[in-house]
Amino acid sequence: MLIATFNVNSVRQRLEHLLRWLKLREPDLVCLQELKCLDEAFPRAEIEELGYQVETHGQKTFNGVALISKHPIEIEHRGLPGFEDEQARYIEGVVSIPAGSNQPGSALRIASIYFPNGNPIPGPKFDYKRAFMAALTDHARRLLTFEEPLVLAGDYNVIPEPRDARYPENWSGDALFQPESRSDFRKLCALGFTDAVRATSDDPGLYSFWDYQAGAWQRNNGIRIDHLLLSPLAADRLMETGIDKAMRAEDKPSDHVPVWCRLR
DNA sequence: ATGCCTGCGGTTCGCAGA
Repeated sequence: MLIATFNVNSVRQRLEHLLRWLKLREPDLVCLQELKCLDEAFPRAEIEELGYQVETHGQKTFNGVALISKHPIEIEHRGLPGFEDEQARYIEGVVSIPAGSNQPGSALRIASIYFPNGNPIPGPKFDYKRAFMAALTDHARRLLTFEEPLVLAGDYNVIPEPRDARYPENWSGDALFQPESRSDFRKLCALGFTDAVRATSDDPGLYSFWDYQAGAWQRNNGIRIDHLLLSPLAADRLMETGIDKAMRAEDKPSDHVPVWCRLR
């Protein structure tokens, strides 16, 4: 069961990259962010042709999230419950995993989340970032009571630790690396979530985003801000993780690359 | 010190991103 998160930075601009990657990686479940289009403009047919069910929560110009699944998925929320928001940043569903040769059928809950950037600081955008994270944490606390495999995946717009940036000092004044942002992320994790990538590697240099500007990719000036948080029952099944950084070297890439985990 | 780049809307520049 391969589960990935990928901020595409416009699904229409990135459709060919996405289709190529889906064929290569063959993920079971993909969380997309920054669709930058309405639901009716989403390139649904091309993805369905590869055998995926497509569920979107789009918005004109900005934001937008989607879940695409090889297995039947039922959407439970479009928009973060308990958080009035005009911006499309949250979609949650339950995936039915068919019975395998040596295990029974099961269910997995998944959310694709695009957290606010929060710059500049201080200001209303940073307040909004923190309010979103607080509401997400409240919702996650409720979800954990269901005691089911749960994956909260997406672009968190948080650099958890200095080792998650090539040049952490460059981010000292940025909303992505503020003590409050990092503390909010730790509090979410402390509910009982496992950061899948960090559960499988202590390596520095694990990045998921490189800015388009100033040759950030060429200089490996990256940060790790796309995360897969696993509930205890999901973490119990964690086998391996990966970051498909080769996608950043393609022509006209997203500034993010896919991050994935494999659950047994 | 600032902008560098990219996408979008809607016109050729402003906003947002991170």
